[in-house]
Amino acid sequence: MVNYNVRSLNRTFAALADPTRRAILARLAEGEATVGVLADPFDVSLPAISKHLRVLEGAGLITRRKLGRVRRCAILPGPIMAADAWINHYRQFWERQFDSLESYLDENPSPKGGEDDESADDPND
Amino acid sequence: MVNYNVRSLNRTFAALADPTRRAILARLAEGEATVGVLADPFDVSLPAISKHLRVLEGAGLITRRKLGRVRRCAILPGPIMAADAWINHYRQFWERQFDSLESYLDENPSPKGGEDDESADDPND
DNA sequence: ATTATACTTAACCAAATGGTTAACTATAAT
DNA sequence: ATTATAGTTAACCATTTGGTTAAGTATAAT
Repeated sequence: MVNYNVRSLNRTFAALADPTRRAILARLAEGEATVGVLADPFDVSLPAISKHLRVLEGAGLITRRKLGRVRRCAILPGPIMAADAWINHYRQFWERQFDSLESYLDENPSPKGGEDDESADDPND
Repeated sequence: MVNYNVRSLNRTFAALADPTRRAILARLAEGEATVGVLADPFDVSLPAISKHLRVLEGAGLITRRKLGRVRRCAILPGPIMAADAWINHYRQFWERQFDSLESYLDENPSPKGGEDDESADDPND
């Protein structure tokens, strides 16, 4: 599990847990934008957006700079890359798991049909 | 941004935002474990761990099955892989950014030293 | 100088979160 | 049958979160 900055990951994942904030990041991936532009698609007040931006900024996911009376926001790479690195550990874990299942199945070919475990990975919600 | 299940991502990122829960996942990546074993490293009450496990289970990150008087917990792939897929979008975005910066720098070799922008990516915290 | 624009800050609220202790349930051991 | 083990559920608490409206600040336009 190497080194990971715990508090930074806390803030990053917490910031990503809100769909409005994820949508703001998605918008910013298409280019810098002012607060007003970012707020426009959402049906919440400007102060609410301002708070979301503060959370994103607190996690280091974005920066805000004042230009005249406008605030221009831009997405930043650091925290998302750190979150990616953390998750990547588990993706590799699961890839190894799937690989060993596969090689097991290769070496132990199914004798008949109808094994047992019918827990069909319920994709609820 | 394709299709992503919003509510599932909400729950997954929220679950991953807590360091105790991330540590529990890390432990479970080393193999299944009972609630007691999972709780042992932490300095919080058993009910607190029970709640964390409920959150992880609610996000689909783990399962609990009762075996005798013991509950055996196991990590599950789905939600982490979904979170990885979401984040991967941004990793690719940043890779493209870095690539275009690199090719820009290749095509516009630095005329002298000392450009201007000295915003050395403050790695606070 | 006045007014409009683009926000932020303050004060408040309800709901969710992470923790606690105490009480309960189900299984295993004696 | 009694007691210990493994955990959950219930009730409570303080803090945080995501939202609101109202008021404030700084810049731009008239």
